[in-house]
Amino acid sequence: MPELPEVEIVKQSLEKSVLFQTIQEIQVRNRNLRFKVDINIKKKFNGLKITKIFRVSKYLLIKFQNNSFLLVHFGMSGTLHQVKKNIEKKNTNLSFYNNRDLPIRHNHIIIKFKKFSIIYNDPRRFGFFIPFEDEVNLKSFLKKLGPEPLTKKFNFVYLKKKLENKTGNIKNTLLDQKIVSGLGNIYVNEILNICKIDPLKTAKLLKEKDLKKIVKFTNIIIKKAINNGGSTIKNFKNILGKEGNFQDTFRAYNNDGNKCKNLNCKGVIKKNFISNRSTYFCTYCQM
DNA sequence: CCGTTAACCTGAGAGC
DNA sequence: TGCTCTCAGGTTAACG
Repeated sequence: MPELPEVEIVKQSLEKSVLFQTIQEIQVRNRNLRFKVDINIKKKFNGLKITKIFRVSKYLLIKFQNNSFLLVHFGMSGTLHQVKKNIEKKNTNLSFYNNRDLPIRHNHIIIKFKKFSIIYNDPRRFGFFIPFEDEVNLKSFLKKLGPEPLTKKFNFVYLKKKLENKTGNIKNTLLDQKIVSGLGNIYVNEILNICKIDPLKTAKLLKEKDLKKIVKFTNIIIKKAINNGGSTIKNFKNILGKEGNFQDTFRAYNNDGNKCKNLNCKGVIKKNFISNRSTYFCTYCQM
């Protein structure tokens, strides 16, 4: 599911409800996520107050009063839901698709607070929870990530240096979290379309003006996506069930057959596959 | 070192 | 109605 903007929206909504709250209990109903959930997760965080909620690229991080951390990744279909106390066993009416009842069997982790609970639901189980004893261990886990959009480190000079030997195509390169962290398939498609760059173009062959455009429009699109509550394709929602709106302004993703939205471009958006990921591009201005 | 591919999962929708 | 097939906001081990 979520790329940087969606995780940011979850972070913002979670912060409003659980910052400075104390965890009463964590229930793990199914440990078999992308990585097996640490069986001690309950002991580690019981009775601890949350002192900070933040995000690093696509990771959500919860910090506790003893300076330990809980890292959450949502994979493709993970969501958090705030529910009233003691209704964890009922369907939460926030489903994977549409608004049918969400199958209770995908409620894998339940974090209980005094007045409500937060449920982690993930039908495909590509997400994961990892506890960290301290900041050193957490930073070690995150150190492989490249800079995020909207930070000073993500700039033209950095990108030029990073791409100068990249023989792969620009689309896969931008999806590589070691180069830039936080982008996923939707936003890379959107960025390359507005920059008028062929997704299959070899990364190191891009002109300087193209790299400058990538930096500029990556920041613009990510900022706009956050301001629009993220993108809801199938099941993304914040913890209160609110969907995003950015999908309404997609220019490439899911737009095959539609006219290219670039100014004065007469082209049409086509769909193909690059490394098994759907890729949307204009056959006129992106070639 | 590099880039590509397959694998991990479930569910919705299309086609027959 | 029901079966089979494809595809989905991600990551990464294994391979050439």
